[in-house]
Amino acid sequence: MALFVSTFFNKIDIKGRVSVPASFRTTVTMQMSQGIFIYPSFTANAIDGCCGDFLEQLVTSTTLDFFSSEQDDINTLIFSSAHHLTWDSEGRVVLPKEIREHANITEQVAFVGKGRTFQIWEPIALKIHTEKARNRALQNRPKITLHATENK
Amino acid sequence: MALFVSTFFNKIDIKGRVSVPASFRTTVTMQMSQGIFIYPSFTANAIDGCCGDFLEQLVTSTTLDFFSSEQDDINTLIFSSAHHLTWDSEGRVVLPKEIREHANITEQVAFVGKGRTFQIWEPIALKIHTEKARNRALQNRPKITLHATENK
DNA sequence: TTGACGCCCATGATTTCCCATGATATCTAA
DNA sequence: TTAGATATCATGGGAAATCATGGGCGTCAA
Repeated sequence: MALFVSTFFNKIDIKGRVSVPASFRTTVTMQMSQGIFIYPSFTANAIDGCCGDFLEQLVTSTTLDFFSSEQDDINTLIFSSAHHLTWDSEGRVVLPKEIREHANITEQVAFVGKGRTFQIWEPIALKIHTEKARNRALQNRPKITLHATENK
Repeated sequence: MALFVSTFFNKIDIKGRVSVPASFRTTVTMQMSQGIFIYPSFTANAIDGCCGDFLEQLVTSTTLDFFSSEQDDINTLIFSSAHHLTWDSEGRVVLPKEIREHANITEQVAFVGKGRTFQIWEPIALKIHTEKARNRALQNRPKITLHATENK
């Protein structure tokens, strides 16, 4: 298993620590990655998370493209606001303050598997987001059905 | 590959010393690099910083012809104005005067992770720069979305 | 002799490490 | 199959280490 799947709800303690779901830790370890990288999502009040190799794709694809401002803007925004988190012997990480504020996270978080990456949400915000996604999906039902067929 | 991530604000003391963020020192050490190299950014009033191996890649890079004017420009602009800094036992470096002046740095600096490299900014200038970069990125949102999809 | 620099020690705040606990899940043996 | 044993997990809290910062002292060169 090298994919992030399922959704887990964990509690943040007074020190700001939260357990990374055991299955996510397994996924990360299998990728030979040391800890996780997280950064604010561009498109939602949520946190995007991934392994080191995922971020390395960004830099290796633009190694000497040093002067191109467009890609540079994106990389700068991601890397400057990213955090590298490693867990303690109990599998917990500390979510930095800026990160928590971006996602309005206070005492509970949802870890949401998204395949190669995952997200961290404030539980109620996730619920609302999921409802909206469901409604959009229902409205676009014909397209989705077609799309799913294509992938089989 | 070790990456420079996050943004750290540190203070410059009376002697001109400033702590290199511990996580940056770890990144440098993992690259087996001795200290850091810094040089004025071409594109902004900021300082670019990197490890030794990154500079070596610039000179040995096959993407630029050794005799080309571009290569010569890089040599002139980067190497002539670069400084090699090593930290003391507490992890501090002294920023040379020319460097500080280029970035209008006085008493506080921001270390900004950019992946394989990092930058050093005067905090207010960084804030302004980040705002602009964010607006540019939002205008290019379709491209960003595409990019994210490609990597997933 | 004065200032720049390297080296050393001190300190408060933060972060990490380590041990403990209860709940749940998994294994094992009759 | 079931009951007891064992392992794993999420969570709590105190001790120890780390970090950023301040400052002293000797060396060296202008």
